Amino acid sequence: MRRSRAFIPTAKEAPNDATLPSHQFLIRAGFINQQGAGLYNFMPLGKIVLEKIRAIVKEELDSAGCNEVQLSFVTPIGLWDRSGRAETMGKEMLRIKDRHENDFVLSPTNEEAMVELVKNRVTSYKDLPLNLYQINTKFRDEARPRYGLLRGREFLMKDGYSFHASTEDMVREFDLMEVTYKKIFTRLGLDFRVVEADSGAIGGEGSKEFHVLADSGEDTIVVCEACDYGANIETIFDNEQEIDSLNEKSYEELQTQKLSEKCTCGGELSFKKGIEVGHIFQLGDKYSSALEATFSDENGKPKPFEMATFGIGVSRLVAAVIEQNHDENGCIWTKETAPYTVNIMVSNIKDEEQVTLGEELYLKLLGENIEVMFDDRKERFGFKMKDAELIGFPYTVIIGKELANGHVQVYDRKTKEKTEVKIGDIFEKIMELI
RNA sequence: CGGGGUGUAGCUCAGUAUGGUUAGAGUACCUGGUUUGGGACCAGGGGGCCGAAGGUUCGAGUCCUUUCACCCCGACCA
Repeated sequence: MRRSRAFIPTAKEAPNDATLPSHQFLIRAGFINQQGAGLYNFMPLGKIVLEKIRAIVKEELDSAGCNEVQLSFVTPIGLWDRSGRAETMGKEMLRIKDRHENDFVLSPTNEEAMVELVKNRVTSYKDLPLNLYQINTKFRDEARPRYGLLRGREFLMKDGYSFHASTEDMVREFDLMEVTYKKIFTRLGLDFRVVEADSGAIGGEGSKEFHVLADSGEDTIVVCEACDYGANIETIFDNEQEIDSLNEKSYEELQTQKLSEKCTCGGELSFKKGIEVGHIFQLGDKYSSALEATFSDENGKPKPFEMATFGIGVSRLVAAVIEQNHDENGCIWTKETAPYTVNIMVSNIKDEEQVTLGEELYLKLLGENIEVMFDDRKERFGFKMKDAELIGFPYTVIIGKELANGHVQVYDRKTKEKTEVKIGDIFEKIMELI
């Protein structure tokens, strides 16, 4: 993409209602803009990142044997009446009427719809297990949306549901999804922890949350410094006052506090703040029983499906990556999430030699299918550098005054280091870096 | 849902206590010139129903009423 043709409205100042780094930078760098409370538009850069994360989630799930589907976003209220959630979910479900005055709901989650989809279509134990998922818009009319993409009302979420003939098989799938989720978050370049969680109101036995470690996280978790053990504080303290007081503490305050107990592995336990980006549940037959979704077992007897459910906050991940990877100048995208891997910057657009080399390199990288931005705007060096740092391209090739000595520079966004590279070696250097 | 706050140019904000020429600044944008390695400089220019509706008044951004939107703290919540 040529920068001169791109729609990337960057700004020096963030709107005053953005408080967190991810929120401020994503708006300032032109990734998203706010449409209303908890509602966001994705502009070209934001859309690219969102699609990249979505693609990684899909790839890993598909290779773990899951089936992607897409359920309707608008669902009839009757579906929710049958499970009782029309009542229990209350105002969080946004209700609408069609022209015939019939009631509908903008789906906040899809247990009911997925059970209905499978019911009477999967009728034998021989067809099990089955794991279905979708990556689709959700709407939850939160009492207080906040922090940009971290807690929106409308958001993109991957929700998966598995169906099994036995609890053992459901637990096997649950464990497989834990492994798969770890692969996904590792590929995204995130520092995360899997923590044991309370299953809460949704019911069922096992429940694990995946937290991206970030100072601004809303959740407080306990992690082992030696092994990969982690737990939500709700599972290790029973005293509610203690839990509340821990949740109120800031990241700095928590750092000074140590746990007296040690991990089973012998390592020190400490507190961290986390952003929940994934959650897996062992559901059991709660929904299949309620909706009378059964299969025939080996003896020909009807049994409700054993189920598990798996969620990933896809749009929340866009913000979580930045919450964990940024500095005072802007975004620092990880390798797999960067909207463009390489940014070619021509320092002085009036210098024909610089422009020619820039064009040449740009076309060559395009030919190699490298995601490359070519900053061909008529702006000064400082302006374009600040812009590149704000957006957060992992690498910027600076074609500028060093050209006289036969060099260009490669600027590494993360380390902030500039490396001199001979013109003849630049292509190989880029291929080596990415 | 309880408490607090804010709506004036694309963005950040003055102006509102005490009503009074044609509503301001910075930034962004357009034109011309100078500049060209860290968000440049000079000159000129465009951009506003002062969130909306109603009221008081000779006169309302400013006072009154209603309403809408957004933000923050809390409760709630994946």
